[in-house]
Amino acid sequence: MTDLKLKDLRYLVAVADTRHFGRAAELCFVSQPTLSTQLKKLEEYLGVQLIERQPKRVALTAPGVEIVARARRILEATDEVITLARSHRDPLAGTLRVALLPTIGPYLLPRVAREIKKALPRLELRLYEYPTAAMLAKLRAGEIDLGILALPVDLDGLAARDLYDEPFMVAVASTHPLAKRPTIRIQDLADETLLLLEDGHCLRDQALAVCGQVSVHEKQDFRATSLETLRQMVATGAGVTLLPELATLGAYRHARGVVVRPFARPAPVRKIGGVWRKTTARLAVIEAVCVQIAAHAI
Amino acid sequence: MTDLKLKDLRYLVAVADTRHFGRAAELCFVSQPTLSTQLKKLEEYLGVQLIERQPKRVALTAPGVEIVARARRILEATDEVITLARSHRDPLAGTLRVALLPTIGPYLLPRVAREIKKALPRLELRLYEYPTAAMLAKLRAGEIDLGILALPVDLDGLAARDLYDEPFMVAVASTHPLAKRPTIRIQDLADETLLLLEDGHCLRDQALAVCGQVSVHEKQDFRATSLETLRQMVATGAGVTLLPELATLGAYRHARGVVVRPFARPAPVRKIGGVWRKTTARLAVIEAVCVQIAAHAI
DNA sequence: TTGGTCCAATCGATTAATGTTATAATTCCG
DNA sequence: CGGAATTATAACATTAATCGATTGGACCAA
Repeated sequence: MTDLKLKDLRYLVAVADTRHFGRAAELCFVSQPTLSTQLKKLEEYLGVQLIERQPKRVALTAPGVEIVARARRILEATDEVITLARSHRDPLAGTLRVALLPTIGPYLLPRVAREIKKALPRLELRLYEYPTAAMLAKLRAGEIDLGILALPVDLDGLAARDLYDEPFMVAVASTHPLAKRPTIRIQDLADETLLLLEDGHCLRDQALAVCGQVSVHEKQDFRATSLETLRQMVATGAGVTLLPELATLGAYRHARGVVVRPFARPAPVRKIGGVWRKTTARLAVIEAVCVQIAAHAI
Repeated sequence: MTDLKLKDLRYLVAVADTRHFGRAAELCFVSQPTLSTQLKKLEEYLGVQLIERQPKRVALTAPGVEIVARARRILEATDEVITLARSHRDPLAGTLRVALLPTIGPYLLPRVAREIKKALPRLELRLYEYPTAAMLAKLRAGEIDLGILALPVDLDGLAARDLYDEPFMVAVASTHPLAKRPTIRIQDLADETLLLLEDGHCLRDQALAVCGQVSVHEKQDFRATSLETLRQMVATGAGVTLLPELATLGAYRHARGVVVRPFARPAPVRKIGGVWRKTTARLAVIEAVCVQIAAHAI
């Protein structure tokens, strides 16, 4: 063998995945002898043993592990070349994998899905929901192409743009004294019991930050898993909470027993933005989707 | 053609570099027809025209430009697989490309070169000197493997470790009143004329930061290009300056007409560290070199 | 120990691809 | 219009990947 071949890297990765030459060969649509000889040539070319061949137990050597990791990255990059080429034939077609925060997805999508479909008819969206940390990990791993979340976050190999500012609203039980007020100031929340989402939801931290100056008490032994359970809890009179504005509009405007009030100006907001890999092959579609979201979210 | 081949990407990159099929073929050690037909197959496979073939003017198309950029990254990654494999045969052998700040290199190297040679006899160091910004760019571009500079810097795809803390020293003319003092406090520098390096040297910013609290005057219309010109200027009585400690030790201890004094404790320091690509194939050697530097710098 | 099973390595033949040289086609320039 | 320069095409040669069949080695159960 005179030099590296992508196909050989594929063979190697398949063996790493299956730990079995026969099944790896199947994955690659070649015969087992082909895969065996090619991998042997690869090892010979690199001058290192990559695979420990104990009968009944195929394992990677230490160099093998590192080289497989790089091989995966190389193969991903070549896939990206292909999608990039395809996207140049029709930049706004194909599949785009978009993840949204759980506190954004159900409320934003009804407002923008139709508009995106209209503006980008040949685009197929594949939608996911993850909290911030998982979303950034999946972005970096190349499992999704675009993340919609609250900025700022620790970019690192990622690029971002602002989409819209989302004001926070106060949700209180309709029997609560604050329900009579047309607008609410942050200091009105002093000594109220605050209901919050469980750890990992960035809305939790944002709400705590907004109320940071005044002495609110977080409801002990309660952490909601979604905005909807949070809303139910407010209705029972267990406390008050902050909701992002989009979660209080449209179909979510009227909830039995809950009253939603805006903050007095300047209302606290969170910055919602889009994040993608700097090296993405889909920059044109990503931009187009961001434009639609920014235009129709609020 | 059934799928992407690394060789084809090499052909494409060669054409991008030379803008000439014949010379590109030469670079790749193949005949011109081979390169032509393979590139045509590549375009067919990708479904996009990559190269505009006007007889006297070979140019890349827009998709071509983007795909060439990715192809370069892929080829670099494959080179790294090869060096990684090689480095597994003897992790501490081969060539390591190391860059140092101009305010570090000439002073650090005499202290550690011999030790590194002793600890890592099969390693060949290739040394460079760049200011911070250029060094980070060359690191990211894969042109060097390790950078020695002042932390913190904006890592992004890079990893770092501290090596040593380098105290700043005050250099004054031997006729200067401060020359009589055994140690100098920062506030002693009030109303002194400060000589500094030109823009782009991080030592310039560090010195300004150290003197930030007191009212020093930077010498107008003068920006030194190296520590040695700076030292000469101090000797002429034009002003005072800050030197990193290593630039005042060993062969640099005695300079005619200049007196070097330490700061009173706590002395201001700069943190010197090593920086490398997270994905480097040479982590073992890099660590070993860093250990030597950390052990023998101060 | 022995026969059976599983699995990777090896062998010889075949096919696919990459490569070469020679030559044609195109454009630019004087 | 002729010549130089440059890429494309054609016909053929060479190289390398792949396949099916088979071998050899380890493990296991009787």
